[in-house]
Amino acid sequence: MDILEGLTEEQAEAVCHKEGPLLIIAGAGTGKTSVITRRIAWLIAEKLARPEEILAVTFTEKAASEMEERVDVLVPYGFTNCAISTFHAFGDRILRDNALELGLIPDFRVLSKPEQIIFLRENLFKLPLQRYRPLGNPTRYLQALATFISRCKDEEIAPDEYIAFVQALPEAEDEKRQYKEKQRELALSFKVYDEIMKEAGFIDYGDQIILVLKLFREHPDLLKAYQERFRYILIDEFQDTNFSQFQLIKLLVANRQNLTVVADDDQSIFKFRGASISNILSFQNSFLGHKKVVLTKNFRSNQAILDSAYRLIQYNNPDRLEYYAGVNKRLISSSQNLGKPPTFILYNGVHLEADGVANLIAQKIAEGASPKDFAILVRSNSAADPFIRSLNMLGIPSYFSGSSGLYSQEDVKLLVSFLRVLNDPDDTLSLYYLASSPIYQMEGFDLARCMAASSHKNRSLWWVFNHLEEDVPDGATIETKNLEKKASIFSEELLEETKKIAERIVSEIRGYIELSGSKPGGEVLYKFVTDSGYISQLLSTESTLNEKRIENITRFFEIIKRSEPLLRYNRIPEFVKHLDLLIEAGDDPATAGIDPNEDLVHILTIHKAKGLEFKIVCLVGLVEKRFPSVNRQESLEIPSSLIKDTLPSGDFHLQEERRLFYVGLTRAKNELYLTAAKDYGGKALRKRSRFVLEALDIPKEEKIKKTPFLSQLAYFSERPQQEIPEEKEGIITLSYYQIDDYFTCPLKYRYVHILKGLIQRHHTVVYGSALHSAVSFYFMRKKEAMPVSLDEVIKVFEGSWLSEGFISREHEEMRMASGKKAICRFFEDEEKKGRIPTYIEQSFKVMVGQDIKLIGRFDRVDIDGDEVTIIDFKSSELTEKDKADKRCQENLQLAIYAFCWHKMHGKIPTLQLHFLESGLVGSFTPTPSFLEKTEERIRLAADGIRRKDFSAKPDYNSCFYCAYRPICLDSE
DNA sequence: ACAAACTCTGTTTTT
DNA sequence: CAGAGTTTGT
Repeated sequence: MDILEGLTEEQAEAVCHKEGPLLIIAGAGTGKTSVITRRIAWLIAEKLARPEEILAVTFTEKAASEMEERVDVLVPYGFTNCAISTFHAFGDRILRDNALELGLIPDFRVLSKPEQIIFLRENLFKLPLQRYRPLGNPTRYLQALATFISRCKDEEIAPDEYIAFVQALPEAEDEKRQYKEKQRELALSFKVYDEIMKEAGFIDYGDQIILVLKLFREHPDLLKAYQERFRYILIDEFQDTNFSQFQLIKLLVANRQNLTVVADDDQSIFKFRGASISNILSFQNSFLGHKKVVLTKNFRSNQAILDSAYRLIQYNNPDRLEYYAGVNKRLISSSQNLGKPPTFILYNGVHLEADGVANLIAQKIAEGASPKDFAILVRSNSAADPFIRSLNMLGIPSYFSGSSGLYSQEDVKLLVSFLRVLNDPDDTLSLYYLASSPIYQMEGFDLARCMAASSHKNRSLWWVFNHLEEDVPDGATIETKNLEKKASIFSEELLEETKKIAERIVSEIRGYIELSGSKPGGEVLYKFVTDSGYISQLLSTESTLNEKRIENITRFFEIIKRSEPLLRYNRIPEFVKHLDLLIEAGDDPATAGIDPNEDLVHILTIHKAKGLEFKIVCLVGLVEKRFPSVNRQESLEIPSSLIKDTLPSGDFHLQEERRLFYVGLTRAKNELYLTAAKDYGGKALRKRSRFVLEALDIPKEEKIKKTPFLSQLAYFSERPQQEIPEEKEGIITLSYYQIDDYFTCPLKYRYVHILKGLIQRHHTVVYGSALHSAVSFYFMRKKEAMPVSLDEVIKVFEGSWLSEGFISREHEEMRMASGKKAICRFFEDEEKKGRIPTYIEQSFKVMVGQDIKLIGRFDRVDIDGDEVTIIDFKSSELTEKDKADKRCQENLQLAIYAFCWHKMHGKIPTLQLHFLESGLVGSFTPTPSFLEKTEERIRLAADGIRRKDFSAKPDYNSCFYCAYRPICLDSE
């Protein structure tokens, strides 16, 4: 029988298993897909089941369609109608067929994760949140919340179950009480989320599984029908199933127990999305008397590679199936010779590593290999960059499969710019992009002059395009006169061509705006790309590159199409807003993929490489802290007592990293190179990964000593020292804010100065300054010994309130209310204390050396005999006392104030931060050396500003909170 | 030898 | 900002 042709004994045994549960333990490269597909074909051929009675589930659509293709060639008519699908697609099918039973509308919409986050954001104030919706940054936990909900669904924890868990928590004090409060908040919000999702006709990915479970549990008759229908069920990559998915399968196979699962516990690398290794364990217990087949003949790698991999993975004992189920999983290569053992190469720096790998590949290509034989595997997407560059330098074609980047493709950026311009023609950046694009091709020099004119005139580029020639009719200002003499805007006449293009842009944009009033965004955009000849131009020259560009454009149109049903009015402004939210929620779809036959070096993450194989594999960046990476906890964790899985023992993170390394090693067929570098640009030198030592059986060596020489060298080679311009004479005047901005990022300092007023005020600023004025009003009155009432203080607070930057009306109202509460508390406290401040809002000027003038204002100073206390008021939310002290110590502003006070009066003051929300006070008394350090920092900032050194200092955190992030080219 | 203080760094991905 | 890891100080 040709179904069994070429199979090993074990494989054939697995394929020809008849009734009852079957566990196939299939190591890497042992032909598991082949086994599963042939088993399907065999079941059909043997007439044990009709095709439609077989259900095969996988995780990804890609795996499902591959499996289907492979089954198709094995069955008589060249296609089957067995159900081969992903878990989610299977669940979705059942839900649509039985929507009414569950009280769902039949055409419910499945929200993707970014859409889910947008939904949460829109309904943020309907959720009973508190701690997880800090008013200073209400959306802070959205992402975490979405992950949390999805994880609950992976573990089949229902909202009511969660609530019951919370209620059973003991009433306690302090920390434990807070814990209970937090858990209550999460549990209730989870419930409300489910309710409003249902109301809106939405479900999420988790629902596609757990709602089916619910359906089956509540309607045994329905379950029975499905049990009857699917006589044989097969699961691929069983180690990747989560708890809920396995529950679903268990329900379906209950009677006949004709379940086949294919698993390799050593390749379980998706714990973070809920994959539960304990499912394999639980399989043994739920299906007693199951048959077990272990596939160990490896058709991919040479024995030397397999031995290394095996040596490595055994460090995960005893938490391995081989260990506790007593099977032998040692892989034996089908090829006879041992082959080339893996090679480890250590370089001095990242660039040397990347060049080294690229050279190696170049050399092998020169010897006859082709690019597609190679793969460079990385632990994280961000590690790929130097390798892409190095290959590029040598002219070796390569492809990096990061699963993202659609929005940063030139073509997509152009379309987005177009939409933005229609939404707001005064959006200068977008209009600039559009004008310089291949569609309008405005000449670069002229366009630069138009931009300059726009910034000189403080008008948008749109305005400039509209006023290149014509007179401004009314209001004959000086500006208008200048316009009449064109030469005063443009020192030299613009090209005729430029004027024509500007005219064309203006009239076309006007036309499209007109159109967009009555047509959905997608249609307008479609008209734009077709009418402008953009698409036809791409089509006219045939190249794979152009094809990819068109595919990217198509993908963008798909996003539009997908979004349309979620929009109320489906017009451009709404879509642009939705798009911004999507991007903010982390939506970053993949760009057009590649045809696997293309002759390119593949660069990809190990996660992505799972299931693939390459002749020559380079595993790069193998140093501690990168691989294994450092563990990061989920920000909202599900209490372990709610999790029904058995949790593994041992250092689970390390084990998972090791499995990942194992997957990486076993991708190689003939040759395997492991590389690392000592210097990755950070301050410290790196140790090579412990996994390298484990895999290659190298004993742990002595500590790598720090050789500062090496890192200095790298520093100079990468960042050539800037020429320092001559220092300017004269005195520089600085305020605390300037120094602070300069320290967070010199470029930010510059933006603040150039673009003042352009950025919308952040709501925390509105809040902070309103509170501030109320507080200083109160103290002013006190100082003047005038009576003051709570009402008056609150009036001041309301009076200085601005409605700017809030997420929603509810948000603003809640913030206002919390502010009033803070003021009441403040008022009561101060009335009780009755202290009269010595100074309020006292400004000062201090010279630092000969050339720096520091200016500022103390919020409040109390002088009591010899004791001086400088106080600053903060509106940030803070609940712990020690944190308050720490904040106070780290606060640059107060440090500068202390320095200034010392300069002026020769005394060192005590510093205090008063947190108005909680009433907490943090305090700190600086030491003389602390003040010296502060002086140094002031000088440093002043020097930089003087030198006009505004080089960006991109940083994970400061960029995240920076208001200029959307426009900053250097942002992280 | 141990604790406190300081320094460094920043993930993976599917439905 | 948080957590781990490293260095410094007692």
